[in-house]
Amino acid sequence: MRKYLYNLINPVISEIDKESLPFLQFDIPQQEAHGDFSTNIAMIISKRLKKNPREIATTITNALTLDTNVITKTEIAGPGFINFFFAPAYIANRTTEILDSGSSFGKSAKNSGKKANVEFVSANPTGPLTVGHGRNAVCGDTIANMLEWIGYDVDREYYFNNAGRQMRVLGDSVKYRYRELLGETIEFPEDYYQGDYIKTIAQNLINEHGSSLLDENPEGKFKAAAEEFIFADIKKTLHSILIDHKIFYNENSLYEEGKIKNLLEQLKEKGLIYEKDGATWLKLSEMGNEQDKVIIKSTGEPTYRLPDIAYHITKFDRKYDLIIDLFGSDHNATYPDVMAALKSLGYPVEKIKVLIHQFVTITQDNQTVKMSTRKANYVTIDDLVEEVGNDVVRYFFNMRSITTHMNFDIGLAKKQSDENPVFYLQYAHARICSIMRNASEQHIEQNRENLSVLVVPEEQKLLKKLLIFPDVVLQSAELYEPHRIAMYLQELAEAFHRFYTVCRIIGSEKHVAESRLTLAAATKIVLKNGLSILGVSAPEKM
RNA sequence: GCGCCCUUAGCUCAAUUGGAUAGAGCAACAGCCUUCUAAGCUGUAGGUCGCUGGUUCGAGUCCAGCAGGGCGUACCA
Repeated sequence: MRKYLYNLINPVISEIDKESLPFLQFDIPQQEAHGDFSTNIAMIISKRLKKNPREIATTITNALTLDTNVITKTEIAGPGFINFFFAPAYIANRTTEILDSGSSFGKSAKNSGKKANVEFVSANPTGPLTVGHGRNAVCGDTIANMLEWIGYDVDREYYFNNAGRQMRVLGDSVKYRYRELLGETIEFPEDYYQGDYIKTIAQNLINEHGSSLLDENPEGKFKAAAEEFIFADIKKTLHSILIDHKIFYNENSLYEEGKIKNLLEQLKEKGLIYEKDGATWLKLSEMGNEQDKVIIKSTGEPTYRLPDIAYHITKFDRKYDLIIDLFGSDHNATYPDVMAALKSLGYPVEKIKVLIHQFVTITQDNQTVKMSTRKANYVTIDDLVEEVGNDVVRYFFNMRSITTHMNFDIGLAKKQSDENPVFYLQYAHARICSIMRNASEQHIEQNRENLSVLVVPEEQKLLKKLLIFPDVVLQSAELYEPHRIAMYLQELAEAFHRFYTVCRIIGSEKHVAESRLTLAAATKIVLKNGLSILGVSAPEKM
C-alpha cells in the first residue's frame, strides 16, 4: 500500500520540487479520523519553497487522479498533512497476500546474499548463566532471527577466553574442593568461586581419578574439567531457551594461529604502538580517543584489548557484511578502543554495529539483588525457566527496548506468570485454532472469493494491523530493536480479541462466515510468524 | 572529575525516529459468559513527559544548562 501511494505521488512531487523527493514518506496516523496513511511532504516542500503548506497540499491533491476502488478520498488536514483513505474492499482483498506467503509472510529478500555475524552471550565459562545474562542471550538471538527474516545469512557466535586470571582462579577453586573432599581441612579463599557446582566438578574428578591428581597443577586437569563441565551446562541452558550458537570462538586460537603476533607486527609497522615503563602502549590519543592504553603488560601478558582487536580482524577476514556485537553496558568503555585501532589499521569499521543493552535490575522482596558468580549469589536462567517456562523468559526480555534500565521482580514474575502479557498473544493464537476446529466440524470452509464483505470496523482494524507486519519486521531488524515486534504482536492480539468479541463466525451468513474464517487464518499466520521471531511458541490449545 | 545510558500515569514500560488530542499492561473501580476458549471484552479514574531555557509551522523526541539514578572510567575481562 505504501508502494502504491509512492507511485501515485512521486510524479506529482517531481514536478513541484524534485529536491524534496527523498523526503517523501508515508506514516500511519495515530488517529483513525486522519485516514490510513498520511504524508507531511507539503510541509517539507513549504520550508524549501517558502510557500504555504496547505496551498502546496492542495496543488498535490488536485494533480492526483484517483482510482476510487483503491483510494476513496484524500484530505488536507492540520498544518498541511495529506491524508489518504483506502477502500475497505481493497484492504480486505489484500488478505490473500498473507495466505499465499504463509510462514514466510513478513520475510524480505532485501539483504539476500549478505552474511551477518551476531556475537552475543560471550560469558566466560566460570559458572552457570544467570538472569543477568538473560537479556543479552535472548535479545542477541532475536536480533539474529530478525536479520534472517530480512535476508541475511546469519552466524551466531560466542566468544570466550579460557586463559586469563578468571579461569586460573576457577581451576584453583576446583582443586581446593578436590582436596577438601579427599578429607583435607582447607580454608577456602573468600574471593574464589563459592558455587556448589565446583564441588560437583571436584567429585567427578575423584570418581574418575581418585586421589591421583593431588600433585596436578590447578591449571591443568582441574581447569579443563571445570571448563568442560560448565560449558556443557551453559550450552544446555541456552538450548532450553532455543539458543544454539553456530560458532564458539576461543581466544586461545588467536595465539595458536599467530594472529596476535601478526597484529603486533602490523601495529608496529604503522607506528601505532610504543614502549614505556616496560609495557607496550597503543597510541589511542592519536586516534582521537581520550588516552593511550596498555596492550601488553610489563609481565609480557597482553591485556584484553590486543586479542579483542585480533578477534575482530578475523570477523573481517571471514567476509561478513554486517558484524553485530551485543554487550552489556559494563563494556561500554572498552569497545571504542578496539574500534579506533581497527579503523587505524584500515578496516571498514562501519560494518560493525555495537549494541549496548542496559542492565536488568533484579529485585527480590523489594531488595536489589547484586549478582556475583564468584560469590555464588545469583538466580540462574535454569531456575527461571523451570519456574515460568521459556516462553515467558523469552518474551520478558524481548518486550522492552534494550536501552531501558529494566526492572525485574523475581517474586512478581513467578507469582503473576498467569497474567504475563505473553499469554495474551498465545491465547489469541489458541483461540483461532479452536475456531478453526469448530468451523471445520460445522463444514465452514475458508473462501477468498467474497473478502470484500469484511467492512466492519473491527475487521478493518485487524486487516490493517496484519498488513503492516512486513514493515514492522523490516524496521525492527534495521534498528536492531526486538521489542518492536513484541509491541506489534500485543497490538495485533488486541485487534484480534476485539474482532473475536464483535464478529462471530459460526452462525453468520455463509459468505461472511467464510471470509471471517479466512481473516482468522491470516491472523494465525502472522501471530505465529511474529512469535517465531521472538522464539516464543504458538500453542494450539491453552 | 570525565564518558555512555536512563528519568513519561501509583508500579513496569511504549510512542511510527521532529507530527495532529502522549498510549498499553499491572494495580483500583463499575459492567459483560444458555451461542466459536472470560488467559477475553466494554467503560471509569489516573499526566507539569525530572527542571529551566533554546532551535521551528510543530519538541516526550533535537541543542545547552541543571538535578537525580545506572554502568564504566586498570599493566582485570
